[in-house]
Amino acid sequence: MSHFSDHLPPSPGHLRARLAEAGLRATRQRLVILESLLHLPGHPTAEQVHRRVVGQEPSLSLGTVYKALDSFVAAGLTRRVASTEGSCRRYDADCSAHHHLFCTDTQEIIDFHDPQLDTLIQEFFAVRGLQGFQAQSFSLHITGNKLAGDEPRK
Amino acid sequence: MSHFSDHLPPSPGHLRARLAEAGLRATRQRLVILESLLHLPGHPTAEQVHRRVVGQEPSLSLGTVYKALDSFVAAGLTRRVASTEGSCRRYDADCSAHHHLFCTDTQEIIDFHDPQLDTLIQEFFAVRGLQGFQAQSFSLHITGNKLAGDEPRK
DNA sequence: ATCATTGCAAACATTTTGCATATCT
DNA sequence: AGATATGCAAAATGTTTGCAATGAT
Repeated sequence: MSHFSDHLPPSPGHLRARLAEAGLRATRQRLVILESLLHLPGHPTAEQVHRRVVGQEPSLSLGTVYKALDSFVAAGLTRRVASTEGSCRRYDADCSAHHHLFCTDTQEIIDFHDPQLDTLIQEFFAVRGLQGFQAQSFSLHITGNKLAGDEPRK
Repeated sequence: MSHFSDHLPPSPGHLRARLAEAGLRATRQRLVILESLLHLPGHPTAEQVHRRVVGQEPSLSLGTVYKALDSFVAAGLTRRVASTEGSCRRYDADCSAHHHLFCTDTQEIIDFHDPQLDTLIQEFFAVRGLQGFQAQSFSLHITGNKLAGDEPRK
């Protein structure tokens, strides 16, 4: 068993339900956008989502992708990923607690799940506390590089 | 004693030395830019650096700020800060190991130093290891909000 | 003297906006 | 029907580029 995240299996018509739960209207466009977000590897930009999505909905505009992603983030369906590039936004459909590996060679950002690490950090701050700050969530950014031959599974 | 970083005291002519150590030419512009970066609170954007810098060097162009900051980052004098905004880059003159507090209310990114936490994380990975990844540095991103009245010192 | 850096302006890239039209509930 | 989302095109924002002139070593 790996700590690295596997891609979610193809979601069927459950997409509608996920949108409804989040209080969002299930438009044709949002369904396709959400589906793409779940299937795209890594942490796609709006552009990348758009490129995938026009295959199914050729008239779907980039502007709509931006608006849809914004509404997903506002509704908590999707997260924005912190990156050091800063010249484009990246999105992550995985809203569960997880950490990130930044590869300095390939610029990849790899998701990394580790409940044991989560617990360690939470316990540390439960004891220590942060003066003047109420912590909600933690995400560890690990910078380094992938080792040849022994790849972390995507 | 606080774990939150204080601003560095005004650097004298040591700026030249810092540039020289980094292998960078000490131009008038770079001296002013580096000085501004050290004095500006938080994690300024190129724009913000430029606004401060034109006070002392009115002809200093925004393009030059970008180029200077890039060269600082390449030389290890400065870091880019990971942020979730993604529509502009933020820089940090503090290259020592530290963590970040993200305030969801004010959007501030507050530096947070804690050697004990550094050790905890390092020990955790020394034992656990990351398959296929060679970690170089760790930075914990803590999302939450500042508590009224009891501010973390800037 | 040599080579890197600057300033400027134009190009590029990314994100946002406004509004008429279409679509969801 | 009523409210919200879409598509399009224009504008706003942020970053990069090319090149002649300047300045550092």
